[in-house]
Amino acid sequence: MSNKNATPVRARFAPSPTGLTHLGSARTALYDYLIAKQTGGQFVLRIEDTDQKRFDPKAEEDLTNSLKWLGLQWDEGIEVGGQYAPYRQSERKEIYQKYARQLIEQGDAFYCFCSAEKLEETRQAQQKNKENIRYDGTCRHLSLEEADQRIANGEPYVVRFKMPYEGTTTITDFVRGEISFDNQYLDDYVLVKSNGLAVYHLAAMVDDHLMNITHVFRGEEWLPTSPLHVRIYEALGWEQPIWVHLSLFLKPRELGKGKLSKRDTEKMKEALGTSFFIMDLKEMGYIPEGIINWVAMMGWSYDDKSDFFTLAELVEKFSIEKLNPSAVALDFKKLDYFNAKHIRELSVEDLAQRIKPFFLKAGIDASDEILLKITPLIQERLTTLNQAVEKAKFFFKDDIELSLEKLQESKWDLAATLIYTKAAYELIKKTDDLSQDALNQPLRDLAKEMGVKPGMLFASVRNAVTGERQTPPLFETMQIIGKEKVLERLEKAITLLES
RNA sequence: GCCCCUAUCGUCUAGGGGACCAGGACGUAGCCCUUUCAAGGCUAAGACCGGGGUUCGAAUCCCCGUAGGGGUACCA
Repeated sequence: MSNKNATPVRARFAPSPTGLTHLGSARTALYDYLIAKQTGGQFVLRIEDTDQKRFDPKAEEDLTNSLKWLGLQWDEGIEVGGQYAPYRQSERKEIYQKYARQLIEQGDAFYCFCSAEKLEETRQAQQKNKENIRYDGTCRHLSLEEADQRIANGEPYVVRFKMPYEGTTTITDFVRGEISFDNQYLDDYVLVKSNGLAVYHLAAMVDDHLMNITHVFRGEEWLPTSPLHVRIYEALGWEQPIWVHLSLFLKPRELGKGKLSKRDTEKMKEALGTSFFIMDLKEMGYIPEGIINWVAMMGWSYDDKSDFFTLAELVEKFSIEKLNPSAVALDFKKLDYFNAKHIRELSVEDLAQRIKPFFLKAGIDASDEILLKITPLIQERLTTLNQAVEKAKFFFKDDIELSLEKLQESKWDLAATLIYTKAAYELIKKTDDLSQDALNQPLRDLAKEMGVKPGMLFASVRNAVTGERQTPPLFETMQIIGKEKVLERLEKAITLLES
C-alpha cells in the first residue's frame, strides 16, 4: 500500500483540547494519516494544551474516541507513546523554556516587562494615529544582565520574539506558493507567557522540529502568523517542514453565506438535523466510511471522474498536489449520499452488527439471527444506520398497532379494503410457501379474477401485515415474519375492518 | 483601519493559453424499471465575479476593482 519511492512522511495532528472534535479536525487528521500511510511514515498525535484557561477536560477523550472510530489510528502520541514522548505540551514546559533562553541569548528574543495596561495604551494610541499596531519596543534593548536582575527581583515578564522592523519574510506554502510579508506589519509576538508556559508559536515549532515532523498540515488561519514561524525556524537554525495550509470550512448554504460560526454549529442540529461534531454524527447513524469519503473530497480531488473511495483507496490516491486553496461550504446532502453508498458496500454481516446498537437503544432486543435476515432487505434503503429501526421495527413487534387509517389507502374505501384483504388472506392461508416464486403469480391471477389492479392486493396485505406504507419487498418480508404471524395480522385487520 | 488568502453550475470540483459552444459528482426536474419505498438506467436545466491588459488565441498569465474568508491576543 505504501509508496516505496517516496521518503517517509512524518505528519502530526496537534489539536488543542478546547472542545469537541469536529469535521475540520477530522479532515486535517485524515490528510495527516493518508500522507503518512502512503509513504510508510508516521502519523503523530500531539496535544497542544498550553492554554489552561480554555482547557476542556472532556475534549481529549472525545478526540481519541473520534479518531479511533474514524479509523485514523495514530502511530505515535498520547496513549501509544513513542520515542519523542511526552506528546502533551503541558509536560514539555522546560523544553520550550530552554529554547526561549537560547533565542534570548542569541538576540532573537527578549524579556519584556511591560504591563498589560501599558500595552493597551500604546495600542490605542497607534490606532488613533493610524500607525501599524505592534509592540513599541520598550524592552527590546534591555541588556540581558538588567533583564535577569529584574527577573531576580520578582518582576513579572514575558518573552517576545524580536521581529525585524524592515525587510520581508517569505513562507512557501505548498498549495499557494510563496507568500511574502513586510516585516513592518509583523509584531514582536509573545513566545512565553508570564506564567512560564510557551504559546503555540514557540511550542509547536520546537515540537515539530524535535519530533522530526516533515509536513505540517494546518488550517489557513495560520497563514498570517506563519512568517513568525519561519523566523523561529531560521533563528534556531532548523530546516523548515513543508507547510500545507488547508482551506477553511464555510457554513452550509442552507444556513446562509459565509463563515462557519459557533452559532451555526449549534443551529445545524435544529435547522438541518445534522452536526459538525464527529461523535454526534456517529450517533445519528453516519458511518466512518461515509464521513471520511466526504471530508476527503472537500478541498481535494483525484480526477474529473471518480470520487467514491474507501480509506485504503484514499491512502493510495491522496496527493498534496491536488489540494485546493479556496474555502468550502459544507454540503450535508453529499454526506448522505456518500454514507448511503458506503452502507450499500458493506457485507450483510458487517451491516447487521452496525445497526444492532440502534435497535438496542430503541428498546428492541434484536437477535443476530433475525438481524441477518432483515439486513439485506433494508440495506439499499438506508441513508443512515438509525433509519434501520424505523424501517424494520415491525419485524420485531409481536403485536403491531393497526388502525383504520393505516389500513385504508386513499384510493379506495374501507369496504373495498376489506374485500381485498379477505381475498388475499384466503389465498395465503392455502400455501406454506410465502416466497415470491410461489405467491406472486397467484396473487396477480387473483387480482385479475377480481378485476382489480394487483397493487391493490399488494397494498392491502402490506398495510395489514406491516402496519407501514413503505416496506421492503412484500414476499421477503412475509417470509421473515412467518406464515403464522402473517395470518394472525391479516385476521386482526379483517376484524377491524368488519367492525 | 491595516496585513494576508481565495474567486468555474445552488454545493463539491475538473481545467494549469488552443483538445472547452467548459467535463464529473451531489442536489433539483422529467422519463424508464417497479407491488410500496429505495436502488439502478436515461435525459434536462444549471457556472468561468466585473473591467482592463498580454497574446494570432485566455476559464487558464498580469493589473485594478468587487465579493467572500482569515489574521490583527500573555487563544490555538
